[in-house]
Amino acid sequence: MKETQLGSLLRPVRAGNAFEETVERLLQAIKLGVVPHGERLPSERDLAVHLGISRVTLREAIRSLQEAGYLDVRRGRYGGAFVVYLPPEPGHGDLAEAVNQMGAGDLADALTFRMAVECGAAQILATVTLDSAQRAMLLRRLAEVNAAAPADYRRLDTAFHLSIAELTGSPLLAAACADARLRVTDLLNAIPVLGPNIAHAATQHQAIVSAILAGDPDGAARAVAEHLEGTAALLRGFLA
Amino acid sequence: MKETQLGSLLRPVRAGNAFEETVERLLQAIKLGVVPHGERLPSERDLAVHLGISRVTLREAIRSLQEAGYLDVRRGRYGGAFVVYLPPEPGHGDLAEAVNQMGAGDLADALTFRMAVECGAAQILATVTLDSAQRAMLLRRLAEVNAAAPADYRRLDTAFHLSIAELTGSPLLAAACADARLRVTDLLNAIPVLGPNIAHAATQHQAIVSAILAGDPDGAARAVAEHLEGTAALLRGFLA
DNA sequence: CTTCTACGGTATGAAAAAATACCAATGAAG
DNA sequence: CTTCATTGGTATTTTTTCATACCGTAGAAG
Repeated sequence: MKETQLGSLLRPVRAGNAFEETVERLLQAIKLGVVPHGERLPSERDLAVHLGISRVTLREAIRSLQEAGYLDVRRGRYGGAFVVYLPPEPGHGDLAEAVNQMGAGDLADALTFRMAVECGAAQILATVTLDSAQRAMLLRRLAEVNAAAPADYRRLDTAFHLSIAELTGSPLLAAACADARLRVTDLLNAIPVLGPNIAHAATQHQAIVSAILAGDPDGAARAVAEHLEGTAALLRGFLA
Repeated sequence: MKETQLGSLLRPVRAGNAFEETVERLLQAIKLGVVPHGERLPSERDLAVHLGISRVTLREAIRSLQEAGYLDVRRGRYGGAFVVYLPPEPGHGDLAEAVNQMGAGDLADALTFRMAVECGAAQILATVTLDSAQRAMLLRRLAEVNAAAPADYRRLDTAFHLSIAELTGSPLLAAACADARLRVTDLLNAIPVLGPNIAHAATQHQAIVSAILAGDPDGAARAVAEHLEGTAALLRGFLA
């Protein structure tokens, strides 16, 4: 077997230290709106268990996010770590900085990865027969993103995309899609949300859902590919 | 956003301790034949850097694999950790034990995940124009697996599948496919490699390559889906 | 106003992991 | 045979992470 494949298997077992990874994870959960402004994070004890780290390490991460102004930590019963973060005005993030931070090669990698896992997820979801609750969930998420206020658009768009992966019932796949999304969050936040783009995206979202509900794997994968290619092209356009 | 999505983002940042993860990773590299019988692992110093761990931790992992009989460690210049592992006779592994070790739910998760990422990789590879070297690589891997001796079949099959992901140029995607494969290795090693199955697989491998080279994303994804569904069905059959 | 209790805050010791430096062996090259 | 570079082997110290126990606070419930 070639050395190239050795790299895929003998890659790092550890992305970084526990503290830094935890900060990054929590920050992304905040920026993605998984825990919206004003809401509370799970308690330190619960969160430490979910993240698989000690409470001490988690507290260090929370403290740094508090000092950075992302969290308001209150003690006592009914206290906790409350999110203080309003999504940036679309288009006002620093795109160049975000790209420089990750590198052009990493960007291509992230976009390719996202394309693969999201297409795969949609394709799979189209092959299984969904029960009524699952269909309702998918349609609700679609309706929410279509009715979203500009400030909530990214958050609900994220929720829609993640729902597709989660409905497959595969935690591994859901995690992969979440990871893929995280890698392009800063970039997406930095580009404007324009009316025509939203309308276009709405059409594509509808096409994705239709193909999934119709049990058309090829169509679902193609619809997701077209949709993601659109945002990828938008990103590349703003860079050139 | 729903709590279900919270789980995808606030999942563990650490899969386990560094030692155990390293043992697992090295063991899979050996079982997959990435480093074949008689070959040498990279030096401890190099390997520690690649795996992102300290040499101390790596040595503990190597030591346990040595004690388990997978490695022959020799010191001095031109020494190193040499692989001592001959692939098991197909069909003689303990399938029930392998399944019990991971659980039925985990198995379904792993199969779904693999389906998604490999379909996605093939789909993407079919959309890019490959240069002659890349086409040659793909065809060579196809020829190798078709000409494989039974003892080498799994190894070359793995190499073929991983090549598709690697040719996309996305390390993230390659890592995801490698990870997906790792999760079903023990299971695949436990089922027999029968003549009809090999012939069938060869046809499907050919179809995958043809679709990729023809620039047919839908066809490539469909071909991979059919192929993987075959092995998945085989696995389920042996379980029932 | 008192109580109860779920939360964050703090302290301490153990264990895991890392960083660094140095020792020992091997075998090809000269 | 001698040299010497490359490899595994060992020891030491520091940093990170974890486990555990306990303290302080706030706010709803009575």
